[in-house]
Amino acid sequence: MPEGNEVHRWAERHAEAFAGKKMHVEGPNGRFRDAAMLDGRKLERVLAVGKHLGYDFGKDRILHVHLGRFGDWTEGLMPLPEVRGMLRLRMWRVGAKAKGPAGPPEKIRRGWYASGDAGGMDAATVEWAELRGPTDCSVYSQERWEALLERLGPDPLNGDRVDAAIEKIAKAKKPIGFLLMEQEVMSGIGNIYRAELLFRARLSPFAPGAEVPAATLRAIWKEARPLLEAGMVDRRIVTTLVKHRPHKDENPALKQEVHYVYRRHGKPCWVCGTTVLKEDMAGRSLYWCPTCQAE
DNA sequence: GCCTTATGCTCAC
DNA sequence: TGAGCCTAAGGCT
Repeated sequence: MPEGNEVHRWAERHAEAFAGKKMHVEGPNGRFRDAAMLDGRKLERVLAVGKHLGYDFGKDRILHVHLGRFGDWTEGLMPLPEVRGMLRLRMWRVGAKAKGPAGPPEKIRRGWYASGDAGGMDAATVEWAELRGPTDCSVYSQERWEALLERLGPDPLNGDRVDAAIEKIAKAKKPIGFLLMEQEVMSGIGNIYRAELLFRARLSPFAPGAEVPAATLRAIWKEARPLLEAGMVDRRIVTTLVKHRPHKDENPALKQEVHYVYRRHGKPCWVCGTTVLKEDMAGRSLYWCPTCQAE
């Protein structure tokens, strides 16, 4: 489900919980056959770039995880819960002991934490993590991991420079709404951030890359990092300014006001009142305001 | 229960 | 460009 912000958040949490520790690694449904290569080894560090995670278990043993649209982690304290559904991988600290009875597995929500509601668990105390639904979960060699880095464009969350992305966009005839989703151009941006960054820049998604001024791209880049980080905090992506939320005083948590255009087709733009539109672009739903983002 | 939908990506044609 | 893959939740009936 995630865009880059979620991926980086998992990397930070799992580094805090597991880096420097010996880990048990298991593929309980037989769908991660390389688990034995990692089991009992020390997890050196957790890497994140774009939407990719790398759990470095020592040279040439980097567990590559790509969550895709459906993948997600769950975390908790020992004991391990029963295996539920098509669990792909689980790992836990070697030597971690159960401190109480097993919690009811039915209460463990995917993508969340087994103990404490609403993500209240301190990452440093986490003892196990479960992975389900990933697009990829396989062991990479160092060389393969580096080839991945080579392929990916700059990542706003890694403090990269935007220049390489600007160069590629300047040469492209394809629309900017397409290019922002290309991981080779910029890594970590997904469908929500594509829509919201373009809206905030008042830029038409249909503008060919070559026609977008470099200054506009730099402005988008500058906004991307804080916006991605804001979505990292509480597992909700919030991209609207408070002054643009008409019902903020009645109900500040109103879910529908967290985005300007994403999934708001058929509804009035918060800024100008024009009906937000939706259209397929490169197989994904694109949302935009035809007035604020006129061509 | 069934259908749709979802923050992604790869491969074959 | 379209099919395929991965999983679960929510809105229907």
